[in-house]
Amino acid sequence: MEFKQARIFVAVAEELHFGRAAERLHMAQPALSAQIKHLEAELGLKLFERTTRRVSLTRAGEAFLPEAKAAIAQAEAAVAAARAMAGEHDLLKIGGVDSATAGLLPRIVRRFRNRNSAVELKIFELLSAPALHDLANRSLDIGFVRIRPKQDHLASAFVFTEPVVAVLPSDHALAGEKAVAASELGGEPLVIPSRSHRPILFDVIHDYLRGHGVEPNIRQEANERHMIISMVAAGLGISLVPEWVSQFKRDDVVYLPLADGGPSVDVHIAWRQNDPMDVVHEFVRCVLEPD
Amino acid sequence: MEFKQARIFVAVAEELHFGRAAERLHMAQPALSAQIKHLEAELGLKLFERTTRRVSLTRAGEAFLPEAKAAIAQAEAAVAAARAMAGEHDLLKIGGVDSATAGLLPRIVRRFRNRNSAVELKIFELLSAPALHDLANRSLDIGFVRIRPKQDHLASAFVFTEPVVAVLPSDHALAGEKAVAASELGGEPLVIPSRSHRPILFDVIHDYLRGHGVEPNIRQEANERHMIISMVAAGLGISLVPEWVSQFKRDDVVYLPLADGGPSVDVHIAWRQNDPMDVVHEFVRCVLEPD
DNA sequence: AATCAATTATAAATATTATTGATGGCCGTC
DNA sequence: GACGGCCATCAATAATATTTATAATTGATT
Repeated sequence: MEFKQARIFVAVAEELHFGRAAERLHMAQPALSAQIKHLEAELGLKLFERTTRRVSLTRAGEAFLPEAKAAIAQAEAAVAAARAMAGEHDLLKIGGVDSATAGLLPRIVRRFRNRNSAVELKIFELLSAPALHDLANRSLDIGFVRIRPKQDHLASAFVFTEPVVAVLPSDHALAGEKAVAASELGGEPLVIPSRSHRPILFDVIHDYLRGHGVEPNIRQEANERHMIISMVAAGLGISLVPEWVSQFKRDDVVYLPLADGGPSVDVHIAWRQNDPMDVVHEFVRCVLEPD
Repeated sequence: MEFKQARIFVAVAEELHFGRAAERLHMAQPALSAQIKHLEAELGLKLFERTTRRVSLTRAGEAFLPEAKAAIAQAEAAVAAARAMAGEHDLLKIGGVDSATAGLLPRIVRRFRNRNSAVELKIFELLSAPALHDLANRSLDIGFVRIRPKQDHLASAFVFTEPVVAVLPSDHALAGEKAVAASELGGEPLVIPSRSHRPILFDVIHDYLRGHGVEPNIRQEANERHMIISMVAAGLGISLVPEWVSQFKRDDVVYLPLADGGPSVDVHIAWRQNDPMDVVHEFVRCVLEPD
């Protein structure tokens, strides 16, 4: 018997339903059926009496259930014992762009902690490229990035997209509007990060403005979010930022949506495809599951 | 953690030697190394301190060892509980040609029982073709056959070969010789099984005689071994039989080796390639191991 | 030091096993 | 007796494990 089969058996025994057990284990139902079948074949007996309408434990299955649970518990105790002796505990290193770390993560972290309290999380704020580099290095276990990794040992999945919004000084002529259009920004001096620092955002802003016939007029490059906002507040110019930045409310700036189908930037989660740490995959599921 | 990995870990921990542990588990050493590596990666710690000269447990490994053993024991207890409740016990159905069942098996069975006392063995005497058929049917778990199966879900391995010897009435002119040659058998009346009953032996005898320029002179067909021997004893003719038959000593017949490179017949063991019953594979190993 | 024998690690190829998505067919209910 | 839910089966694919051959390392020995 393999540990995996024991877990599958227990799930089915508790749900008395192959489909729900499969869902609980995040696997497809035929895979689960096959494993139960293998287990029964190895034991040389039936564990479940099943029709398409009813699943019930056989007497052998009933005898097996508590023992199988004990085996699982003992296996987990073994893992815990080794970790305790090594003074190790699960540590998940998470990093990525500010949209994710500042905007999304607090909610996700709360959800994850509820299910998995023994795991320590460390969060780093990183740009996409270094985040992917650190993932490959194993300096990071989970990365939130704007660009999907091309390395084939890194897996990734789309998480969310968010619109880009304009930031203006409160005393700007357009500050009272509900929204602004690219055409209205013509000639406005811009305060944005350098291309080398935020290639995706930089390109997205350029493409958007040029696509609407406006030549970007970059007054000032600034890489730090707060520096950009401060500069806008000081009247050096306006900026275009991902929507989450508008969490930072200040009296002296306003955030306005872009009226004419402004651009969006995406966030993807990336991790090492076959990371042996189970918590990595659990965290990924936690992020991807619908709300 | 998988139980397979736990078993591998325990073997290495007890042997403190990857190569010997691999041998004990009947697997290749790199496979074992890889599994230990995976386990360590999943735990996020080293279980063994190892150089090419010395293997020792880390402190984590020491803590892990008794717990891992307990997990394995608990898993086995679970299996036992299910089997006990189902009133099932391992039953190995073994069948095959008489050379194997009468000649080889007694020794093998003794060896197997020593290691695996809880398994009941049932032994059937069958010809090769029905044995293979029953294997496919699951009416049989292990088959000893003269012809290797072609079905690709049946695995097989060579077990032994034995020479064919001549059986003559004690009062035959050649009965005093140390050995007989094909040429001396020219014209002798033969008592042998029909081709349909023992195709391999039949063909081997024909090929041997014709290969030495002797045309077989079949006096009588008889399928049962004892019938053949009795007929030879009664002076109806001579016969050619696999050597093991000479176990049946009688005053009125003599067994003589064939002088001129007489033919041999082989025995192979066959089983279902991926039989889920562990004891099947253990039995096979028991048969194939040297000695 | 340099060599040697023993032993684990690595690599590439292969074999095995698990998983998935699509679908069939059974069972109980309406 | 048709219907809907649900497990089994199938074929294709993906993932994983295993093997053989070989490299690289270690510690003892010359």
